[in-house]
Amino acid sequence: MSSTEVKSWRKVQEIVLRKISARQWMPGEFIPNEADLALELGCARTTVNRALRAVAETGLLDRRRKVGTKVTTNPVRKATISIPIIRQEIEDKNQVHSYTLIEKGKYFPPLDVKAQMGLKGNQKALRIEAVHYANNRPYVYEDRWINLSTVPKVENIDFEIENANEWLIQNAPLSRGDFSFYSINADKKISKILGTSEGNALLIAKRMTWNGFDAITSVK
Amino acid sequence: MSSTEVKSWRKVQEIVLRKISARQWMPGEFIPNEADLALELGCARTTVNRALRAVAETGLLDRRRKVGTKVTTNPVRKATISIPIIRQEIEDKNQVHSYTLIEKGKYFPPLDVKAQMGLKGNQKALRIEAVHYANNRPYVYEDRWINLSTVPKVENIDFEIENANEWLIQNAPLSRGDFSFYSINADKKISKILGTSEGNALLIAKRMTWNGFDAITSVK
DNA sequence: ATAACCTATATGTATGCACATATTGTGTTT
DNA sequence: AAACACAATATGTGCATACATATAGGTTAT
Repeated sequence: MSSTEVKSWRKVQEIVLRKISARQWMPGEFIPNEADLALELGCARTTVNRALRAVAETGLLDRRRKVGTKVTTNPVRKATISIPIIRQEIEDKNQVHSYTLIEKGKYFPPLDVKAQMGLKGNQKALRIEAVHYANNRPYVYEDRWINLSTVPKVENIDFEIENANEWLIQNAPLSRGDFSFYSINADKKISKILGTSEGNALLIAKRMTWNGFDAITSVK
Repeated sequence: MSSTEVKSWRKVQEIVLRKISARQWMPGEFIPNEADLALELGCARTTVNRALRAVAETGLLDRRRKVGTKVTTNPVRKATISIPIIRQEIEDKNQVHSYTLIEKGKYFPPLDVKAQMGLKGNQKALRIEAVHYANNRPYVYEDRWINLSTVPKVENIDFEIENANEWLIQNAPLSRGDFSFYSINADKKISKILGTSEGNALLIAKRMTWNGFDAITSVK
């Protein structure tokens, strides 16, 4: 039918997205298989595969071998958020970053943290408390737990000088076992978006997973 | 060198990740090009390409044509979060969901929302205010703005019956122009994680982008 | 009936090849 | 010296083909 020309997989992806949003393919419904689609669009199955995989990654399609590909009924909206290095975040605003270590030691973490890390009852974790300053004003309070078994080298680092946030990102980007809480002051923009008055404390819980995060930002 | 056997791109990805985390490839450093890597690992360039693309997606590698592939200096940690349908979320807890519309009408949205949607000064947007109940207890207060130009059909929907959150997810999964605020009561688990007392109001700002979201969750 | 086995099918992956595209660097022209 | 043209290079993409793998559904043996 559609005698098309340019067949980059992005084009195919676009077509697929259009069909979904136009409800030509209804939620819950199976879409034609790769081979048929390839035939219909006049391209290789590989190309269709690439496109469908990409769409499936966004959560709009559900693919299973032998079964087929169907439009997700309850598209779970996925978002990728990025968590910057704090120093960088501050310096990006042309402010001076400084850092003070408050506390560093091995303790039994609270239950939720322990569960997150998969620690047993008798295992301690490294706790780091510190404050980041922007232009000498407190900007972020950092309350961090680090799993010693996955990042053993961390014990010997002098966190008076180096900052844990940064060190971990640079030295253990793939490890699991870093769990931290941040409390910062809401800046003008955020407090406006959140509808609260400026200067209120902001609390961020950061939960590390394999090579990613979940993040919850909260205002008290 | 490495005379390996199974060469699924996942295997290659694993090798790459190991080299990065072992700092065999330092941050900022260029890694060998695809062709060389393929030779070294004894697989096709296509396979290496697949693996490198996957790693680059996580933000650990930076790739540019003709230039090459290098290890990111400041790995921006990315996280994908998913925003469930509220009704589903409630029913997953075996509670009864109900929904009440408080207000629906066309208004000029506040500046930040307007900016988000790319609306001009004289354009109105559809505003919906509603409350979701779990077992007849208020669970979520929803304050939503919908861009009429991108989701025109939305004007005719009877939101007394249908719930906006759900309708949008099912009917306009790809459109941009949905911006909403939620305020809910923190449940036991969340309030514990956040270190606040249970029952405090939770405010969630949800910002829609092209086919995804950013989400900020906040406790007042 | 129940369990064990088999087969057909749709997606997943690997490979070699060719060409597209972006970008750096070099060389040539003015 | 500045502007412009071109070649070299690393990644991006498309395709045909072959085989791998998961799994629904049917078949056979107990």
